[in-house]
This record gives sequence, C-alpha cells and structure tokens, in this order.
Amino acid sequence: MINKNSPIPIYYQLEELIKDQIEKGDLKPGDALPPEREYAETYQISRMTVRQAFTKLVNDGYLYRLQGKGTFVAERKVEQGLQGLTSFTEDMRARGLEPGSQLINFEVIPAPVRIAKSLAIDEGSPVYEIKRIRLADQVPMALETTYISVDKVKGLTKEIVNRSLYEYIEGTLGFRIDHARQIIESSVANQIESEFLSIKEGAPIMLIQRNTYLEDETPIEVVKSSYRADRYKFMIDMKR
Amino acid sequence: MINKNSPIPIYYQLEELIKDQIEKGDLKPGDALPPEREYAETYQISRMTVRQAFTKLVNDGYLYRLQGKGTFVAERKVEQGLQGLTSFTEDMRARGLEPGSQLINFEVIPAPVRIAKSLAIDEGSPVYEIKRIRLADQVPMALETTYISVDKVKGLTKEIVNRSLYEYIEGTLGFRIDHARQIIESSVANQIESEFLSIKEGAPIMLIQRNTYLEDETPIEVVKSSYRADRYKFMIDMKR
DNA sequence: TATAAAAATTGGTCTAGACAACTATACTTA
DNA sequence: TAAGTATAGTTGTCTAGACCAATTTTTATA
Repeated sequence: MINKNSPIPIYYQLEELIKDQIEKGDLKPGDALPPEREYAETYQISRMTVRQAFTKLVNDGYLYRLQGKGTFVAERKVEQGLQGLTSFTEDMRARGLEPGSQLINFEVIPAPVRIAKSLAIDEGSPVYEIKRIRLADQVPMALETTYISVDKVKGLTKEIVNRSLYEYIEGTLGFRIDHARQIIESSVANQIESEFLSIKEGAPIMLIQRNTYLEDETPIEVVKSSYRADRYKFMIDMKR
Repeated sequence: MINKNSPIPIYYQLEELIKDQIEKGDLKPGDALPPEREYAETYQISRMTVRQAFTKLVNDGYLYRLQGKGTFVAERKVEQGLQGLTSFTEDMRARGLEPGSQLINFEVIPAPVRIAKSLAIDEGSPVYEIKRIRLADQVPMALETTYISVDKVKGLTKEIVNRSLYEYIEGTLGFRIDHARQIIESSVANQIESEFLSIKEGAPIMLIQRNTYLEDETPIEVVKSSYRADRYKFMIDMKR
C-alpha cells in the first residue's frame, strides 16, 4: 500500500495507488473518494500530504473537488488527448493503429534561419535533418521532418533514429523533455507531399510544427509534420 | 502588497503579485526569484503558503523550479496559447485583431443525434442552434455553429448572443465552465463555407469542434467552427 | 408534518516548524 | 594544481495541528 520508509515520496505513492484504482475500475467516474481525513487516518499520514496527492490528480484531470461535498472521480479521459506530448508511436498505439516508419533522409546540414531561431542556435550551425514517412497500419499517415542541433544532441545515428529517438534523448543522454509548443494549420498537399503520402495534389493536409523544450526552456527539437487529413484528427483537452 | 486580513487567500494574492511583476517586466524570463524562505520572511507568511502560490504558477507555466538552485521565470508564454479555452473574442484580441460577429441564424431545433449525444440529452430535445460568421478586422475568419440545450440554459435570446454568450452562462446563470475538448481537422471549403467565408470552393479550412463542460462533467455547449486556413493557426502549449 | 436551527462532515487556507536532497562555493589536502 | 570535503543555500517532502467555508445531516421547534 503505502510505505512510509520508502524513498519514493508518500504523496506520489498515494497518487499511483488512486490512479490504479481508477484504471482497474475500483473507482468509477462520478464516485466519491473517501474524505481526505480518512486517507490521513488510514495510512497514518498528514492530511496535507493527502492533499498534495489529490491536488496533482485534480490538475491531471483524474479527480475534481467540490467544497463541502467531497472529491470525485472525473469522467474517462480522452483516449489519447490531454497532456499530449506523446510520440508518434505512442499516439498511433493509443488510436489502435500499428505505427511504422520509413527513413527517407538522414543528414547533417547547416541550420536554415527559421530552424536556427527555433533551436536558439546560430544560423548555419550543424543540425540533423531527419525525414521520415510515418505509417499507421502500413499506410502513410504523415511526412515528418525533425531538426536537432548536433551540438546539443551528439552521436545521433540512423540506427538510433530507427529505434527510438526519444528514448535516446531522455534515456541515454539524460535530458528531461518538459514541454512543447505546437502550431497547427490546414493546407493542401503539394507535389512532394502528395507523392509520399499517396494522396492527390490539392487534398487537405494538416500541418503540425512542434517545438520541444527542456525544463529550463532549452529548445531540443523541431518537428514539422504533414498529416493526411482523411486519416488524422487532432484532439486536445483543456482546463479553463 | 499582501493583505493577511483580506478574504482573498494569501497564496492567490502572491500569485497575482508575481504574475504582475512578470508582465510588467520587473521579472524577466530566466531571472531567479527570491527564495521561498525570503518571501515567507518578507510577508510574514508560512513557507507552505508561498509554495502553494509557486506551485500554481509552475503548473500554469509562469515559473519553473530547479532543486538546489532556485525558482526561475519561464520564457514568455505564447501570445494566446496554453490554457486556451478562450472565447473567439478573447482569442482575436490576443492576436491583435478586432473581433466581430454577424448572426445569421438563431432558432430552437430538435437535437440531431450527434449533438444530443455530445450534450448528453435525448435525441429531439430542444436545442438552440446559433449560426454566426465570426469576423476579424471586419474580414470573415470563421463560420461557427453553437448548440446549447434549452433545458440547461434557459432564456437565451438573440440579444444575449450578440452581447456575450459566455458572460450570460457564467455570469447570469452562474455556471462555472471548467474544461473543454477540441477536435481539430483539416478540410476544404464546400459551397456554403466558401460563400460565407469569401474564399474559393476547395480552399483549405480548419474544422474545430469544441465540447465544453462544467466541473462535474455536465456538457454545456457544442461549437462547430470552420476557420479560414489562410488566416488562422491553432497554437497550443503542452506540459509533459 | 414542515420548518428552522444546530451539528457534523467535507474541502480550503494557513501555520511553524523539521529533515532530506540537491547545488554551488570555499576550503583543505594530497 | 587537482581532487576531495565541508558548508551554506536552495527546493522537496512531511508533520500535527488550527480555523474557515460550503454542504449535508440531524435535531429541535412550531
């Protein structure tokens, strides 16, 4: 249950415990949780610690609180949406599709001005340019180009890209990706896009540019994607 | 500064104070804030109260913390993005455009099945259908259709819609809008859209469907919008 | 029985500490 | 000089309460 001697913070243990209960169905949407004081009593911890766990779960959309009434389980979160910041692979899996990838270009180029600005490096500094066709159930879903500063992320290879870029950046290099900005716009396929995505020229596509940052706002990656509009919708949950 | 006798919570006062300093430029991105203990000392409040304010600001993307180092001001937030859930009016103003609106239809209809499902009401129950052309600097920006349950939101009139729908729902009726789900997709303009938006048939448009909910997950509104792709981009910041 | 008042219950705010974990700096030592 | 070591400063976690605000339940009263 809760181990007070564990190096894992108590509030975090409680968070996971409640999330588990929600996912297993022990707690259903609309259910009232036991009151904060009862958790404190049950686990012999301070009510403030219980509140720390609850507050996080409220922020993440798992629970909501009503003063004087109680704390309740929120409705099922979107299949994929909300916190977002998933990789293409995670995104497709969440949609029940089998993700695939086809590398069509991997090289180091001098950073074009726009990319340099986004990555907060000097124009002309070396950047990896990684072009991939992203597949879902073997069918082209998006054409994706990733730019990463060579100085910040060293030792990138085709093999790493084909395995998992994020795992390398977060796991091997130890960067902690914290947040991202996405810009979404509608357009129609040009000749190149139509070819790679197997759609007609002029067919609608969704352009998504994603800039990814570490906790201290260091830009780590810029990704420009063209999604087939007939196969892809972007879903997002927002708190007021 | 901070008034301990005010009914306004101290942590909230401190939040606003720091946000002001950031907006006025007294605190610039990258700057370290005074340590938590110093705030506690300065204002003669508990450090936990300071932390409550800081934590909110970190969640909202204004600050970030580095253990052992300090708390810092994050980079400027997107001009409009992030928490989103702004009205069209707010959205346009944030983009430096003058919002306008042209009501083209206001009636009560029996809810179509899709809308009924989204609003969690029975098919055929009465709903307001409000069609508007949304203008930015006098030029059409989007074609927007709003559906609201007559049973939930009573007494809606053309005049209210023309003034401010949100103000009526939140202010007059006392509902507290809490969160929303948006689904974004790309398409091309059909005949109706091209006419109302003054674009060619086949020109790219961005479709946004927004479902709005109260804290207890009651659906309150469904809005379907068609934005001119040449004038509108959707921007969103996400935390991991 | 119906209504009003009181009590209990629940989340919201706040205190005044304690110690842990992490970082940077100054200092000591090999 | 270089490497290790103490120290101070910072955020992170946690306690054991207190009182407030909103809601629900119980009790008293007409």
